[in-house]
Amino acid sequence: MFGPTAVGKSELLSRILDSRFELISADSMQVYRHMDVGTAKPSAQERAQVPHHLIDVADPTEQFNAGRFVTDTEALVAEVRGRGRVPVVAGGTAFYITSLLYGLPEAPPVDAEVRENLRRLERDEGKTALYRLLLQSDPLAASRIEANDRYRVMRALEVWQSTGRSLFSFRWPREPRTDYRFLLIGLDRPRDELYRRIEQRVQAMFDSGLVAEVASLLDRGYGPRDPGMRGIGYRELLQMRRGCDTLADARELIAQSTRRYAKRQLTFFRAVPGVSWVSPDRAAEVTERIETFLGP
RNA sequence: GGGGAGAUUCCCGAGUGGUCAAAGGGGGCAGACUGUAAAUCUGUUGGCUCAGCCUUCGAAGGUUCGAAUCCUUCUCUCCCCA
Repeated sequence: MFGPTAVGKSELLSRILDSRFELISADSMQVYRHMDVGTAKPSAQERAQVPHHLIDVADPTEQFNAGRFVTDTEALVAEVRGRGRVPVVAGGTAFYITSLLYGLPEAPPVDAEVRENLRRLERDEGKTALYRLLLQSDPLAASRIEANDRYRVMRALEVWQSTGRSLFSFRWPREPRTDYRFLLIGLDRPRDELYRRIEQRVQAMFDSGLVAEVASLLDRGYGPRDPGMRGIGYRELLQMRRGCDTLADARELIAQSTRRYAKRQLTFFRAVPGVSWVSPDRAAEVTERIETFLGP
């Protein structure tokens, strides 16, 4: 089950899930410990009702990624089934969900040292240096990647340097895997409604102590460069300029980033074929689809 | 009451007679997405019967072949003096 931030996934899930199910969270930020308010983690009550997996499984300094999500989820699916229950993968990280749906590409994960060297090169010789390097070492990748796309240029170079092969020479699954049966549910609601909910959610985060949470993360020694701290809400607060920005400014920025994020989530997931799109308010409809899928 | 500055397309903000449906930024919308994905990037943004036409630059008039740009009056906003 997929839905953009603040559509109402958690509310819906707590209404429709019973003891037959266990939930596997597909959320790239809720994996981090100590980050509860800003990632809108499910409440203790919700977690008591149905077992939740892949929440609080990483330290904010660790880099979680799609590969780890897929392998962890595969293991969890087996476990949950072993208990005679049905795994429900739910979350807003569309990339994780599609990675599970299609299976991981063959291209390997990246060597930390190679990445560090490339980072240094970028720092010393500028952003364009990396693309120039890609252009001469892996023209195939360069032709497929936008020169400005720092993230992808970096990854292509990393793969090239650690394997000697082009990122695009590896097999890349185009069809959903066949060893699982999937029921894909997409949650959406009218844009103005979604944006209003985002506004409310951001306000609610401030009301329930987002600022204090960031402060306590800093106290624990975490900082802006840690992967966990790059999440929306955390990074805006960390970037506030002393004396210039007010909390109201930060709140507006966070709401804005969240809106843009929600838009990207939707764009990504809309491209997935075979999704049943429903309104999060129609719990009965969702339940019916699930029951039909599970059969007698 | 006197003096000065200004009103531009959703917002901020350039533009001071034609090359202006109007730079740039923001926001919005749309898209991409091969192990950092709450990331990274791309396109688009007055309307239409769309290589052309129509309506836009506070309002109404005027000058001109031609105005967002010049003139007049009006409305509103801001600053300074009293």
